[in-house]
Amino acid sequence: MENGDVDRTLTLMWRRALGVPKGSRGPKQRFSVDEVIRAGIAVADEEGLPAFSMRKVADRLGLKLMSIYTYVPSRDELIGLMVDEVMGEPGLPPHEGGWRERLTVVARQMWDEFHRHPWLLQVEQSRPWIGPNGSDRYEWQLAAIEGAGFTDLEMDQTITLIGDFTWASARADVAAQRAAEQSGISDAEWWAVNAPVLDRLMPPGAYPISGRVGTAAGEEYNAVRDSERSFRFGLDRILDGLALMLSSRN
Amino acid sequence: MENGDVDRTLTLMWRRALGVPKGSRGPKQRFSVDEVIRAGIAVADEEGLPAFSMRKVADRLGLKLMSIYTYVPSRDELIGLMVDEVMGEPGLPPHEGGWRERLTVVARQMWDEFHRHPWLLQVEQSRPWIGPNGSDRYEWQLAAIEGAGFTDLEMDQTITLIGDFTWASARADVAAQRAAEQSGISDAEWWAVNAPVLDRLMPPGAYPISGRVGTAAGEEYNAVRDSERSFRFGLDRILDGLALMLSSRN
DNA sequence: TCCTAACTCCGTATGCCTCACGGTATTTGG
DNA sequence: CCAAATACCGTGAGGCATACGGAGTTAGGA
Repeated sequence: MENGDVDRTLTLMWRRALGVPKGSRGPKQRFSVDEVIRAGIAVADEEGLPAFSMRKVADRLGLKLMSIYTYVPSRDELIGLMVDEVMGEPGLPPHEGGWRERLTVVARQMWDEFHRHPWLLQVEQSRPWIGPNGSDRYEWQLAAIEGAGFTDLEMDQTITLIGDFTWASARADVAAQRAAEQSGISDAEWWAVNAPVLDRLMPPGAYPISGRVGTAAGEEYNAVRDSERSFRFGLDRILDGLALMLSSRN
Repeated sequence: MENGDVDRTLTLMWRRALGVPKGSRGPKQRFSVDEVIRAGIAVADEEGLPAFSMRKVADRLGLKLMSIYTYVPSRDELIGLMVDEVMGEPGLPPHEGGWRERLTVVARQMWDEFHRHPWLLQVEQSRPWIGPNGSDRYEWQLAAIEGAGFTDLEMDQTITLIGDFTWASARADVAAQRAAEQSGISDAEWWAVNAPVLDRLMPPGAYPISGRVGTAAGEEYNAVRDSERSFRFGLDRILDGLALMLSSRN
């Protein structure tokens, strides 16, 4: 990753703020960078990130494979641009109510986004690109708890906490959904295949608590896992914990 | 994924509980499944999961590529076996102290494990394999909070919460480390390259809170991010929230 | 007016990857 | 002692990112 590459990709990220791309010599491009990014998002939405390939993006636009590289330096950079693009989709509604309510909105926005674009959970950025939509969102997230009594450091830690937790919950939920869809096997069918094998393999009586808890969860959820409910449970505990910290301070 | 495949892989998972593999006719295998799994773990430890390939596992053992497939049905199954294998490494120390202390141990065990084997964070299992070490650990994790006053359902939700949060925190930490190592660029150098470009691109004054909070965090951490500290902050909030739930019940 | 630099698009090639298939050598149960 | 079962491996199909160079196109400057 060279210095010039950083420059090139960041310039691409912030292209809206930069206006016209200055007159250049050769033929005009048939598409815009935005169209390439949107095509990429469409491919990733439909097939997930492992199946996301430059060829499929090209096919979708009617270009040949290598032409994509005149729009975007590499696969990783395109994915970075896609990430910042979808972060701009939901908009940033004005904050209302108390910090608790606001943090719930912050978390819910991420939760929804991960479900709208599940491939976001598969992105591995070694060093995150700093794009306009991501920056705007971080500012908005911090504004949600501005003045609530957190120190500056705690504000960052709190947003990190909410974000990390939401990430992990959504990941579990999406993984479960994906498993059911793409294998064409429901949770119940999966257990029907696995249970007899496990009955044979597991030492009897080795898992008393797991058995009891698993049964309780299964009955309550009507499924192996109810991620939506686990998400609310966790979020409520976290908000309680934050409230306790703030109240112990006065 | 056929029925027989499930059987075959689960039989591999629980091979220790199954004893001798019954006499068979052809030539003996030069290695054991355990050796293949350990070779796989070594490759993944050294190079990460994206660079993990069947060829490298074979090379490490002095086998040719296709021979690996006589030990293990596919790449995905091998990774599943590797995951269960590393879950057996740390052992399950007897529980001591109160539930709070115990949950801290549970979280810390996962945190350490993710740092010992960072590729665990890159594993994508559509449907998790149920292996002996994973099952033992889940039982042990539940035992940590048995009798603390949680309902059965809450016990599952609590372990899920701790696990999800730890996963996400470790992921952020490991990603940051990896970025620094593999690019050979420190956080400071990265900012030195990015800052001037961003200064040029970002609308001035657009990010007042981010700027203030970022500066505070940077000074306090002496880095862009101190994940270890964010982890402790989040864990403390979560434990506080759980305590509040339990105490409000009496 | 017209030349040429710069640019787009793309064909080809390299070097990875997983895994199906079939061949050959080896071992052991009958 | 033979035949079935198995290990190991060569080959090849089909996928991937991307480096490189060539052909055609456009606009700025002489």
